[in-house]
Amino acid sequence: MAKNLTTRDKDYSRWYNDLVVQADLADNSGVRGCMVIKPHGYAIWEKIQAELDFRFKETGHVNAYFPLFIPKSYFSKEAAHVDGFAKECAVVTHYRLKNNPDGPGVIVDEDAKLEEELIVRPTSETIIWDSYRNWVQSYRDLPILVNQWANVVRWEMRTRLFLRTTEFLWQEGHTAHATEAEAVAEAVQMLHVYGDFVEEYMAIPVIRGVKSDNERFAGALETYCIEALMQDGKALQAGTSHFLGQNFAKAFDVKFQDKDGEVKHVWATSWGVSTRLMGALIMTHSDDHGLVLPPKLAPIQVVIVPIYRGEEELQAIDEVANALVADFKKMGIRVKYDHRDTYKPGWKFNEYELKGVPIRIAIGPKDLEKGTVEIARRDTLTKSYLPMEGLASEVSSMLDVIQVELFERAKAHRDANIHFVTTWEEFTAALDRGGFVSAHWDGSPETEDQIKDKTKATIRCIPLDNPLEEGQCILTGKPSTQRVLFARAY
RNA sequence: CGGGAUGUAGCUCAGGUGGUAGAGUACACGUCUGGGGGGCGUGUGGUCGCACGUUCGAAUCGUGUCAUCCCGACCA
Repeated sequence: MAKNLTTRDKDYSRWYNDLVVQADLADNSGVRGCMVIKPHGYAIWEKIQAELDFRFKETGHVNAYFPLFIPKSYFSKEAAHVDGFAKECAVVTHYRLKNNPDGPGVIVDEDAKLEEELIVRPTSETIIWDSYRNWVQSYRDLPILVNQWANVVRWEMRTRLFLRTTEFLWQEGHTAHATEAEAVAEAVQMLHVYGDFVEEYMAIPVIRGVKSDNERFAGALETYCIEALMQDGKALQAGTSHFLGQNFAKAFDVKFQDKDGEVKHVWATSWGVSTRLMGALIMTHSDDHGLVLPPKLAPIQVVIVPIYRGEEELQAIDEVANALVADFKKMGIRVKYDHRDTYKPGWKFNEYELKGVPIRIAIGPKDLEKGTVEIARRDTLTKSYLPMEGLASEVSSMLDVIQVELFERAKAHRDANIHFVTTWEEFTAALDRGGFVSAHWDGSPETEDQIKDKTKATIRCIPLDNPLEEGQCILTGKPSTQRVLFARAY
């Protein structure tokens, strides 16, 4: 077991923090609530970015970039949007510092006050829609299918590495369409792009659904989401896709002349995932030994560690290992041969376990004699011996197996933790056990609020294709037509 | 913004009743090592958050201040 990693049993949230820091993913910085994403963490984020970016482009989107700063006046144009974000915005009020005349250091130059304050974007709808007004005149200019990779700032009271940080990295897609149907289809399409990516690539099973009124994005008519279940039984929203109706088009006066000659407001969507996905990744697969990475996401998929004493042994192993590395690379396997003499084998084993490398291969003198290697799976912590002959294809298929099994394991855990309840007692008991709780709800925001007050649980989503079923609201006993998923969430 | 706590070595922390700085770990060097974070030895490293006060003398006592953390409030 890793030296200083708190076990999950003992304190799950401390385990999470320890893991993020010790696996060298990220660190707290000198700025409250802001993190330094370290090379290993950033490499994983880059894998996420690369695959998502590919999938966005496959579905016809292009990238662009909009300013970090948003004039305060833009922000107030869409009322619901203001309500949603006003309380967590960083505001730029001055543009200059000067030497402190009364002592050391620098102070804000009060003469350099901005006429209009600038908001550091918490999300970019307003600045983007202000631009779109100038991009669109005719139905021929539509649709606009733009994505941006950016950082945003939300001044949260309580932060946690990756899960909720003051500044975070994300992508935000903002699209404009001629018709309502097309915009809704876009929002749904992107929900599935997210869902497919997270399941296929990150091996995290998700439930796709829509948000209730209370949980809907500020300014949206419908919020689609993917919800994942973490090991400790808490839910995590892993991605959202919003159908924004014409709210932003009206607020920013984005109109076009349609085929029929009429001037109409455009229909909008926005959708995003963030570095929070890193948190989902950690809390879905990892264990008391450290990070567990799905092979498709692992910057290093296979590490080879030599075991030797003396130069001659190392040289003999080098020869074999370098040949294996060449084989692996030919098959597209991301491999690292770690023959640093400055660290010992046992230290390296622990290090790569902590960092989540899916497969570790050890080669020592005994292996050279027998023509074998020791091969260890990070996910199951099992070891076996394989002949060097044909190793690359064995490793390649083992990586595939690991990818599949990680997903299956997570899905089994998720499915085993969806509880169907009919009474309030069952409901609260199920929430305390953790997991999703499927229960009837009368459909009113007030009831949802009351349930939240009493239990800290919220409606995570109403699953897509949710079967209709007669029932009674878990709290009020009023008639209900379907079950919805409740959970305590991150 | 309420309630509680903490600031001492890169990190985690110890330093009753005042007397000039310690441990573990990390790091550096040497050595024995090497199939799961190895042993032994030597060493580097600190304006004790900051300011003022009490005192011959303050990490220690007092006042103020700043910062951070926890609980709550808050959080799409």
